[in-house]
Amino acid sequence: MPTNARERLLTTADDLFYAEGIRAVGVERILSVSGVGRASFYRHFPSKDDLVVAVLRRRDEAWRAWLTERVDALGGQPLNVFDALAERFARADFRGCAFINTMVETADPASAAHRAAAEHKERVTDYVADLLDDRAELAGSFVLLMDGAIVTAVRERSTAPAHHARAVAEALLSTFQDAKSGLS
Amino acid sequence: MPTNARERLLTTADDLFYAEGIRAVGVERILSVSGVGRASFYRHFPSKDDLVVAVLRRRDEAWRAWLTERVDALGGQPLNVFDALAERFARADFRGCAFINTMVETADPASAAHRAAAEHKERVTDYVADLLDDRAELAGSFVLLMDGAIVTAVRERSTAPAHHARAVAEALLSTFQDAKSGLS
DNA sequence: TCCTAACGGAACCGATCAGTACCGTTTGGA
DNA sequence: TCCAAACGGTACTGATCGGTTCCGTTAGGA
Repeated sequence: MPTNARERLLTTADDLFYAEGIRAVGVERILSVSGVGRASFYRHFPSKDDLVVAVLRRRDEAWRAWLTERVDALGGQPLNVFDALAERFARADFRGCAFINTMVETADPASAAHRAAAEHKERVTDYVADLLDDRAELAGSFVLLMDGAIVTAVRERSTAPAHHARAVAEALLSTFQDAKSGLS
Repeated sequence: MPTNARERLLTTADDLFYAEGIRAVGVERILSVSGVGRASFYRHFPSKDDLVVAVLRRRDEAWRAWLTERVDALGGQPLNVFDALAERFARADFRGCAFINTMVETADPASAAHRAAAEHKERVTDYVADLLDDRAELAGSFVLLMDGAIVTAVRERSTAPAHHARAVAEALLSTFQDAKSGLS
């Protein structure tokens, strides 16, 4: 646990929000778990909403750094994003994608939290597009498959959806390959 | 609006839950919108949780009936499920899949609401498997693509993810076709 | 006609929500 | 050594949460 209050609030809130949902976790809970005083909380964040956005931005950075590292370690190929997902699904505390969850929980698309979550997905899409030599359409399909695998993993509680999605992505790649080498 | 209180509660709660989320909608809100008295509410449902489950069961029936009807009307082919989804995405009040949303919002997988939502997905998968001549693995991939398209449509607010997912499903089908007619 | 079941309205319960104000203590740098 | 910034604890606000209770009204069938 970090020594300064702000960092403790962010890590505690991140854990609790991910595990139980944003609405389900009250400020009281965050304070007692983090050990931060009520006044200190509002000294660092004007409101709970501001904390939510700060947590999302932090998690966005951490998550993409993690994905980049894992894909690199697993072979650096586009398909490795699904292997990285499988690792994520295997964690005992896996509860889907915090950003999807935020968009679902925060119904209003204009809210800061919803927008922050949507921006994360755009950045992930950019990264996947990079892996795919800027084939943007293919990157969109990959992210759609990733999100589909995540949502499926939440209800099936297994790593299978990641492998499933990877197989579909392979079929998709081979189709593109065929179209390129085929009738030209 | 139906005349009996129970039906009014179900339709009102369904609308509000879908539009704003289950936690975000209090019992007070449901009562004032539906015009049902507080006592009448608790005469029909022991608790808000019971109402939630009743709404989900009702929506499950309605949704699958709608999907069956639309797929039939659109050609009766497996790929038509994505065309049906596109119709759904085009609705102004589209806010994703109520069952995915419920599982996200209701973190506890053991809760009645979470299980009711998971059961819906199983029933949809059964239906898609029917369309695919009981190729269960393929049906799983289709539902994964459907869920991926839904989640993507929530943040992109367009029908494109449905067409995108359909294209991926086509590639998947043609791969299976190739494998069948190819090396045997 | 009368009885009963379904109903709507309102007062009330304890718990919790986000947020404010004021307090005394700790800590690190000048 | 002293000062100021950062801090944790507590009491409090008004609003809302899900849920209980009672009471008067309405409607439909015997």
